[in-house]
Amino acid sequence: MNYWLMKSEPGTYSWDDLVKDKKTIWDGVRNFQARNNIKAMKKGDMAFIYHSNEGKDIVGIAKITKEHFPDPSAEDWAVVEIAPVKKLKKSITLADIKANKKLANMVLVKNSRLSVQPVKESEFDCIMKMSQD
DNA sequence: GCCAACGTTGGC
DNA sequence: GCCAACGTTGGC
Repeated sequence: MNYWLMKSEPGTYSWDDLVKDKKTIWDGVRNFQARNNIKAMKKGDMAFIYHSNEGKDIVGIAKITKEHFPDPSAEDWAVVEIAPVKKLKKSITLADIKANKKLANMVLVKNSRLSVQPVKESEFDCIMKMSQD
């Protein structure tokens, strides 16, 4: 089981949109590193949904329901299908993450521009714990 | 709205 | 193959 973090601007596609849609094709990735991560995703993996620009917080967890296949609108790129699992009781902001020493090495902190990034199990667990407050 | 950081492009 | 120029992302 692997963990990921996927970014979206809520004005473009938010957590609420995902809940409303029940599932979605995660498209629009146009970065090689992000594409590699998309391709590494396995069915059943978990992914945080992070709102960039507005909110700057992790709002919920989705799971990968279909492994990568070519983007219908751009063959050279890859997409996965995801479905919402649950909303975090308390969303975790970028400031919360930066304030936690255990999360100092998260890709979100180190390489904030990568739109699809891996999350370590320890980081995932830590954020889950933080969201319980 | 600004700008730093990063990725990509293209000239040499 | 290097690197300057450019475009984009995203935090502030």
